[in-house]
Amino acid sequence: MDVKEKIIKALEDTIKEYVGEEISIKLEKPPNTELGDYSVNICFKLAKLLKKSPKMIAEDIVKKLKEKNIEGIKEIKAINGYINFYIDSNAFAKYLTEKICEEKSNYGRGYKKSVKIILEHTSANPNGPLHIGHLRNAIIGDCLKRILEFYGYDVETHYYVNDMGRQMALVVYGIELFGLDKNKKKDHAIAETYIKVNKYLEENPEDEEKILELMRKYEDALEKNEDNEITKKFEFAVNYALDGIKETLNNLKIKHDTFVWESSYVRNGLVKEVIKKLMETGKIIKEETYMLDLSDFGIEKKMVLARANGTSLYSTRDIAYHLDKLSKCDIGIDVLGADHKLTAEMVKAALKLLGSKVPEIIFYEFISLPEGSMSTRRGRFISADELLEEAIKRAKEECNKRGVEEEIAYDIGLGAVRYNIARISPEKPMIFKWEEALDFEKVGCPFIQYAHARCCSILKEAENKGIENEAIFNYELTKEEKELIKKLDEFKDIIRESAENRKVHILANYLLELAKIFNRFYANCPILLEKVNDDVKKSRLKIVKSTKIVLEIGLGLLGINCPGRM
RNA sequence: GGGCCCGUAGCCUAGCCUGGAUAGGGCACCGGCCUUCUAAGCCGGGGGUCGGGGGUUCAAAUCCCCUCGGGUCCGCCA
Repeated sequence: MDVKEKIIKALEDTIKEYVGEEISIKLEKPPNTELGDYSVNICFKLAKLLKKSPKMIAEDIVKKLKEKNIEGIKEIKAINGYINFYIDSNAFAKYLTEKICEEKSNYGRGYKKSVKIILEHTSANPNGPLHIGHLRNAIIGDCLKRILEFYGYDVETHYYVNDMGRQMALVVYGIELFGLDKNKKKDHAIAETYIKVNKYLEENPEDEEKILELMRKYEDALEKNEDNEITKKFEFAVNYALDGIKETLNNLKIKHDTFVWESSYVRNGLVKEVIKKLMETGKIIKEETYMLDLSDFGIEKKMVLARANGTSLYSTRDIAYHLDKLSKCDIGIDVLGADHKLTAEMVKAALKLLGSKVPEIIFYEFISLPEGSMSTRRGRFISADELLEEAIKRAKEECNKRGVEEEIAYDIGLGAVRYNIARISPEKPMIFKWEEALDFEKVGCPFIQYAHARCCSILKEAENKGIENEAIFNYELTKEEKELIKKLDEFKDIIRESAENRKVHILANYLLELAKIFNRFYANCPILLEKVNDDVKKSRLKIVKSTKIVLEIGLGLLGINCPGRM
């Protein structure tokens, strides 16, 4: 049982004696160290019940608590109606740093949950390269995968490949008309052709018919589970784009376990089966086409299940995909742009009608450009490749300026890109600005990596001097040391909060705070200087070692490497 | 028109779910700190109607209602 649990237990017991009622307690942290390590505001709530001032109640409770002698607690004070607890920092520092250094990369890891999660993310259409909007999806998804795994879930990631949409037919038609620029990175070549064919179609609307025919032929073949000239053309185009996308993902250190093609659900007949089963629910209305009435779920709009010409629609295929996916896992999570909110609700409702589980969905708002929203079709976007390349270039310049080897530029550049997206809470709309995306001189990831590099250099220097780290802590800790210790202790709570709420930015922000506190410690608590007492040296080295471990795990969970030197 | 999301200093952002002690950071700006483990750093300073108005509460950035501004979605696109 850790200190916090002991405090809560003692408080709950005391309050039960005091008011004769069971009241559950939540510990909070006071705004500054003078006010202690933990506090509780329960007296404000008891004031009305007991018809006494919070201040008096706090004093009474503190008196009773002191008699209990809570282990690990050095002092308890009643201040302005709050009850403040002061822990025995020395004992705690010893306990915590030893634990971290022993558990190493497993510090903070959750117990094995035996729960299978399928996490779908990125899933960008194969009609061009990933742009910075897709990047938000991909980074949130990938960080989440890492965090959930660390927390103890069994996670499989999916990339759902939309190979059957109109946009793919356009690409196939475009390739026939214009071919592909073989000198370009594959996904960029596809985009170029896609943009061209869109423009061509605007000028030649009569060709629209050919697009519809392509789609129909593709679906026909799939329904018969045939391979023919048409399916080969689609597969070629999709794979061509996907090759490029995978290369980008690889550069971003993002790996999907499975790529699921939506056409596979037409091939295996599940789409047909879904429609059939939905028919049986009696919620289908036949107008020009089949529509699903979802008013029972509070959705006024009816869901269209197929085109009038009989071809299937994205959302219907999506139901089939989810049905299959959710049958293979305990929890399904999708990362989707906020523009999918309504359709996602519809898919969920349809799944409920079919008696299936529903996915959890993480929505993120768009990243737009200062001049407006992005559009692959109009060629108005900034590609992930471009951004990463620019970031690495910038990182190289910084390295040169500082006389550090250029090899780490990739870690710094990618870190900046990933971190700048991971740190923002997903429901916040973002406007992309180059100067912000590439601003890694001070704030953001390099700041954290720098703190880590400082840890490394101290530890290396200590090794050279033959000084061991050891949790002695037989001296009065400075406030920087106390704060750093407390922050390191928070890590496991942060992991839990991040994982359970599926919120990557919580971890990202924590790491920045940790780095900030470490830098303060670094500036105020000398370690290897002659004048520093040996026990202090060893103890502080233990703190440095612990910090390094936590920073490394944390950044690792965001898919970011920590250079040993910067 | 209706649904959902966002609005916190010149700019970016945390906190909002689960209401409490002077609203945390950062950029930019001003002033200090390298004969001490890496100055991609540290310390100090100015800068805030938490979009606006009501309400609930001992207590509201946080909960409720209204309102303004921006984004996004609203049957055969994905």
